[in-house]
Amino acid sequence: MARIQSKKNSTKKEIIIEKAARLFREKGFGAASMRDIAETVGVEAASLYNHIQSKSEILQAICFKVANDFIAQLEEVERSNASTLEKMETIIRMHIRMMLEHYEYVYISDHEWRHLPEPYLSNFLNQRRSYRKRLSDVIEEGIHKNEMKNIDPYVAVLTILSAISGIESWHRSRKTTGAETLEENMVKYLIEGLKK
Amino acid sequence: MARIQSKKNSTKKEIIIEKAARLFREKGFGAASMRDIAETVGVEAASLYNHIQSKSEILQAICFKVANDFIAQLEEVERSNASTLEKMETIIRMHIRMMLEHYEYVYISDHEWRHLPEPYLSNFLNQRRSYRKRLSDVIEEGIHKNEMKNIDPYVAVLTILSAISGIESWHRSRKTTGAETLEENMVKYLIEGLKK
DNA sequence: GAACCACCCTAACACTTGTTAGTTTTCATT
DNA sequence: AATGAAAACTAACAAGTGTTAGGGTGGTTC
Repeated sequence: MARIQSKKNSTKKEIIIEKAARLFREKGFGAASMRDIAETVGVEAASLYNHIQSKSEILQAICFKVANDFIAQLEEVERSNASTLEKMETIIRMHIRMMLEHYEYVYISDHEWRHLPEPYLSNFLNQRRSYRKRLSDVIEEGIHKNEMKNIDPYVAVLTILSAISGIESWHRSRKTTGAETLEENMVKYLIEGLKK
Repeated sequence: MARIQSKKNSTKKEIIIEKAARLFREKGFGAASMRDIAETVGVEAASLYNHIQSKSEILQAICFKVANDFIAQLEEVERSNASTLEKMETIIRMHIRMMLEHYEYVYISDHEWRHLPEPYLSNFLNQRRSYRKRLSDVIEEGIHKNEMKNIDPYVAVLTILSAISGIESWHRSRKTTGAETLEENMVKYLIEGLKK
C-alpha cells in the first residue's frame, strides 16, 4: 500500500495516464507508442501492463473523465436559478477554463475519441450528443423568454463549443495574448452574439 | 498520354489523393495505411509508387492545396474596397463554404498537418500564422474605423476560425439542420458579435 | 527466516507499417 | 507484328506495433 504511491499522491496508473496524455496530445493516439509512454514514465513497455490493461484503456480513462466532468458541471448550472444568459456565460467560462487548466485531457477528449474501441465509442458519442442537446435547450429557452436573439440553437452550440476548442491553437502558440485577455474577449464575443 | 487518364479527367495521382483524403479524414493520417489506400483505388500498395513518391507527399499535396486556396481568396478580398465588416463577412462565408464543399481536404489541412515532415511543417505553420495575422489586421482596421466593437483581434480571429472548423462535427452528424441554415446562422452569430 | 506480493525486467510473439526490387502485363505508336 | 513506355504485379525488406510469458528482485508480513 505504500510502494505503489509516488511523490504526488497519485497511483502509478495515474502517472502513466498523465504522461500518456502528454504524448497523445503531442503526437496523436496512434503515433504515440507504448514504448514512448514507457520511456517518459521511466520503465520498460511491458511493465506498463502491471498497471493498465491496454493502450486504449488509457484513452478511455481520459475521454470519460473529461466527459463526466463536463456533465457534472453542466448539471450544477442547470440546477441554478440564474437567467438563461447567465447560465450560458457560466457554461462558456467553464469550458474555457477547462481548456486552459486541463488542456491535455480536454484536447484528447476533443480530438482522439475516434480511436476509442466499441462499445466505448458509441457510448462517448451518445454522451456528447446529449450534452449538446441540453446546451441547446438552454438557448432555446433563452429565445422563448426573449433574453436571446433568434438564432438556431444547434448552430449556436456548435459555434460556441468549436470556438472554445480552438483555444488549443493558443496553447501551441507563443502566447503573446494572456490567458485572461483570451477568456474575457472570447466570452464577450460569444455572449454578445447571443444577446437580444 | 491517354492511359493515365480516367473517367473524371483527372490523373491517377489525383485519384489517389482524393481516395486517400477520404481515408485520412475517416481514420486519421497515421491509421490509414498505404494498403488501405491501394484497396480503395483498386490496386496493390506497391503500385501506388508509380504515381506518388511517398505517403507524406499525399498529405503535403492536400495541406498546401488548401492553404494556397485560402490565401488566394483572402488576397481577392483584401484588394476589394468593401468596408471592413463586409470584408469579414465575405471571409467568413468563404471559410464556411470551403468547409461545406471541400470538407475532406479542409478537415485534413486543419487536423492532420502535424504529420507533415520538415521542412513542410514549418512552412505550413508559417503560412498559417501569416494568414491569421492578415485576418486580424482587417479586424484591427475595423476597430479603428469604428465599424467594429473593441475586441482583441487575435481572439476574434481564433474564435471565428475555430467556430467554422467545427462544421466538421455537423458533417459527421445526421444533418437535421440544413447547410443553408448552418451558414446563415453562423454568419449571423459571428458578425453580430463583431458589430459595434 | 519463509512466504508472499507488487513490481520490474528480458525475450519473444504475431502482425502491420512504408517502401524497394524485379518482373510481367497492358496498350498506343511505329 | 514489333517496340517501348507506363503501370500493374509478387515478394520481400527492415522497422515498429501492442501485448504476453516467464523469471528475477526487493520489501512486507507472518
